[in-house]
Amino acid sequence: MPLKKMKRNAAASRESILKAALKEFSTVGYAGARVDNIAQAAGISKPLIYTYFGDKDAVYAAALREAYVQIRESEKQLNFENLESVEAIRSLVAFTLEHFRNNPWFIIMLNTENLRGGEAIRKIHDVEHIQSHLVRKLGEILAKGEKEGKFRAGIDPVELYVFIASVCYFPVSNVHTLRAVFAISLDDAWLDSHGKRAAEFVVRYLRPL
Amino acid sequence: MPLKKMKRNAAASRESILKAALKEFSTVGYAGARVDNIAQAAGISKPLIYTYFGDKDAVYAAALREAYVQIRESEKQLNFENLESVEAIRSLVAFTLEHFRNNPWFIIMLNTENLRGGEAIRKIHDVEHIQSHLVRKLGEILAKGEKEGKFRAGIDPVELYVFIASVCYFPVSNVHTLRAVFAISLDDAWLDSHGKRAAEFVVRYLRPL
Amino acid sequence: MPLKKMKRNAAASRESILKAALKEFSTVGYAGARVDNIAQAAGISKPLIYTYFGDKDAVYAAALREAYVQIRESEKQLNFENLESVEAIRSLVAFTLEHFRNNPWFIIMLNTENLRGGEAIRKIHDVEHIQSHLVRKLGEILAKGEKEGKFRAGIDPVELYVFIASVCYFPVSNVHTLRAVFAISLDDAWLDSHGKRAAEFVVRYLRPL
Amino acid sequence: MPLKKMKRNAAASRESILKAALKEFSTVGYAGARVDNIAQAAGISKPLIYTYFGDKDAVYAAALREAYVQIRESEKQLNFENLESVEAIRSLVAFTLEHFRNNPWFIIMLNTENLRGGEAIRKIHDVEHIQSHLVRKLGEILAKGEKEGKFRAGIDPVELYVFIASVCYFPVSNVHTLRAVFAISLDDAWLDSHGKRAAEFVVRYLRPL
DNA sequence: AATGAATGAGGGTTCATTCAT
DNA sequence: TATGAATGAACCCTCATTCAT
Repeated sequence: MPLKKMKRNAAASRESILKAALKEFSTVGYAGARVDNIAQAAGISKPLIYTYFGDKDAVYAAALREAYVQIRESEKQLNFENLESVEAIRSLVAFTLEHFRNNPWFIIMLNTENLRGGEAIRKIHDVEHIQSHLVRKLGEILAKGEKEGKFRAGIDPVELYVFIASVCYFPVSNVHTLRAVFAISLDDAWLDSHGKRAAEFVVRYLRPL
Repeated sequence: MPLKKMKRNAAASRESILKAALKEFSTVGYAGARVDNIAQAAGISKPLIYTYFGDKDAVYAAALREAYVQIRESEKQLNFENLESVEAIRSLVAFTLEHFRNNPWFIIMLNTENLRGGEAIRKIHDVEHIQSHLVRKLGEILAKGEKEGKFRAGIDPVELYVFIASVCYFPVSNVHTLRAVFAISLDDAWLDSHGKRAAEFVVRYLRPL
Repeated sequence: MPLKKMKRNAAASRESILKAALKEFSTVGYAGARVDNIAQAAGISKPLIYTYFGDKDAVYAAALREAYVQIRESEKQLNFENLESVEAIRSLVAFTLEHFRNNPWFIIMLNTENLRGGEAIRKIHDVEHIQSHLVRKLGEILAKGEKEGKFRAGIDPVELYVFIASVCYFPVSNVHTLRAVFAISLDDAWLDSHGKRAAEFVVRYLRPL
Repeated sequence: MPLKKMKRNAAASRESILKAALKEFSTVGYAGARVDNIAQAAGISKPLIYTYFGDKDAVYAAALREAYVQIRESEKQLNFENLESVEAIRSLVAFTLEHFRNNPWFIIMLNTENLRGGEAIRKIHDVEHIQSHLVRKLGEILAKGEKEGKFRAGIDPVELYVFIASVCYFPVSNVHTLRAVFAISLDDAWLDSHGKRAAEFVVRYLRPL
C-alpha cells in the first residue's frame, strides 16, 4: 500500500522532513533556519531529523537537492514542439520569468547556497543531470533556428541560458532593493512588461546581422 | 604619527565598527553574522557596538547604508565624457561587470537584504539619492545616442539599467551554483568573454530596427 | 529505591525548578534573582527552565503562585472547632504571627510582587480561591461570637483580617529597619510578647461597647 | 550666593545625585536600580557618581539616609499641642496613614532595605536620632492621657507606635496583592474608612478597663 | 570639578545536538 | 521507528565600573 499515509513510516517521515526543511531554508536561509521549525512543520520530533540526516548541514544539503528536483519537475511542463524558433525563444524567456516569479523559494535557495560558497552543491554529484533539461531544449531551438536562418551561428546554449536566466532572475531576486533604490513601482505590471522587453532583448541578440 | 591607532576616539571607533560590520555581514549574511566577530575585527569591545548603534539590527542597517555609500564612491570613477555613444554603453557594461567582480561583498549585502524582505533599506531615506548617479549618466548616453540616430527611441534608463545589472550581477552572484550545474569552468576567462557578449547583448538591444 | 533522584522525569524537574525559583525570588527579589542560581539549585541545566516556563517572568509568576499554594497548605493546619470565640480570635492572631515568623520568604514574595505593581498576581486567576480559606474561617468566628454577644456587630471579616495581618506582618517584614531605628531588641522574646499584645489589640476592638 | 543654581558646584551635584538616587531606588528597589538612570535624572555624568560616592552600594546607603531625613522633615508638620489626648491619638493615626499614602517611595525604601537584611541601615549611626521625633511625641500623649485617666497605664510608646505603623503601613504597602486576593476594591475610599477604623482600633486598645 | 570613551563580567535566552526509553 | 527530556556552547545584550583627559 504505497500511497497510504501512515505513521511509523520511514519513507513518509523522511519526505515530510525534506519538504519542511526546504520551506524553512528557502524562507530564512541557512543560518536563519531552525531545526525546531522544521520538526514542527514536518509533524515529527526533532531527534528523528538527526536519525535520518545526521546534522543541520546534511538536512540543508538534502533540501538543496530537493529544490533542484522540484524545479526540474516544474520545468518539464515546458513544451516547444509546435513553436516556430523565434516564438520558442520568446516563450522560453516568458516561461523562465514566470518560473522565478512563481518559485521565489528557489531563488533564495540559490542565493543561500552561493552565500555558503557552493559547499553543498559541489557534493551533489548528479546535479548536472538533474538540471540539464532546459539547456538541452535551448540547444535544439538554437540549432533549428540557425538552420532556418533565423538565428546567428555560434551561440552557445549555456551562455545564452545564462543571459536568459540573468534578466529573469535579477529583478525577482532583488525586488526589495530595486524598489527602494529606483523610482519604479516594480509591481506585477512592471514585471509583465519587463518580460516582454526581456524576450525582445534576447531575440535581438540572436537575430542575424 | 598619523598611523598610530588612536584610542578614545569616538569617530574612529564608530568607523572601525562600521567597516568590520560591513565585512562580517557581507561575508556570512545577517543571521550568520556574530557581534563578537565584529568587535574583534574592529579592535574594540562588544559593549561599544551597543553604545554606538543600539543593537545588531541597527548595526546591520548602518552597514547596509555604508555598502551603498562605498559603492557610490567607486562608481564615481566612471567617466564617459569623451566616448562615442555605443562605446560609452560598452564601457558601462564592462565597468558594471568589473564592479560586481571586484565587490562581491556588495552582492552579498544585496542578497542578504532581499532575504530580509528589504526591511532595512526601506528605512534608509536617502538611498535613492546615493544611487542615482549611474542611472543619470545612462540617461544622458541614451539621449545622445538617440539624437545621433544610433539608438532606438523610447528606452527607459532605469529599465535598461536593470538589464545591464542583470547580466552582470547574475553570473557573479550565482557563480558557485552555475559552476556546479553547468559543464563550464566559469573562471576569470569565461567572465571576461561574458562581458564582451553582454556588451554586444545590450548594444543590439539599443540598435534601431 | 524511592529516594533516588530521578533523571528524565519532567514533572520532577518542573517541581524542582519551581522550588528553587521560589527560594531564589524569595531571597533576593525579582531583579536580584539569577536564573543561573535557580538552575544550579534545582540541579538541572538553564535551558530546561526556559523549556518549562518560557522566561524569567513566567518562572517568577509560577513561583508566586506556588508561594500562595504553599501558604494555603500550611494554613490548613489551623483548627478552631473546639475553641470559644474570643479564644479562637486570640489563637488566630497567634497563628498568623507564627505563620509570618516561620515563613519570612512569603513576606518577601509579597513585597517583591508589590514592588512590581502586582503585575504577576493579577494574571493568576484562581488566587482568590487559593487564599479564601482563612477569611471564611474568620467570618464564622465573628458570626458565632456576635450571636453569643461577645463581639460587636458589623465587623467585616476582610477588614478585620487586614488588621490582624497588619500587626503580624509589619514587625516581621520590617524587622531590620525597626531594629536600627528603635532602641528595642526586636528579638524572639519581643515578638512573643508582641503576639500577646496583638491578640489583646484585636480582642478589644471586637468587644461590645 | 548659596541659593543660586550653578554648574561646577560640588554640593549641588551631590544633592542632585542623591535626589535622583532616592527616586530610582524607591521606584525599582536596589537590584532593579540603574546607575545610568540616576546619572541621567541628576543631569550629571556617571563617573561623577563614583567620584562622590564610591559605588552603587554607597549611593544606596546615602539615599536610604536621605529617605529618613526627608521623612523626618515631613513628620515635623505634626502638631498636637492643642489637642485632647484621645483626639491626639486619632489625629496621629490619621496622620501616619496619610503619611504612608503620600510617600509610598518611603515604603519601598524600607522594604528594599529589609530585603537586603538591613545591611545599610545598620551603618547609619544617627538614624535613631533622625527618627525619634514621632515616638517622643507619642510618649507625651500617652503620659498626658494616662494622667487624665483616659488611657491605660503601662503602654510602651514604641510598642504602640509599632501597632499604629502596622495598621497604616500594611494596606498601603501591600495594596496590589490585597487587591488581587480579596474581593475588595482597596481604592481611596476604602483607605479613608480604613483610617477611621484604625483610629478606633488604637483608641479602644488604650482605653482603660 | 567633570565627562566622553571604553570595558570585564555577567545577564537572560536560544539552538543544534544527544540521552534514555 | 520514534520521542520526551535534557544540555553545552554560544548569542545578543546590559551594567557597574574605570580610563584618560
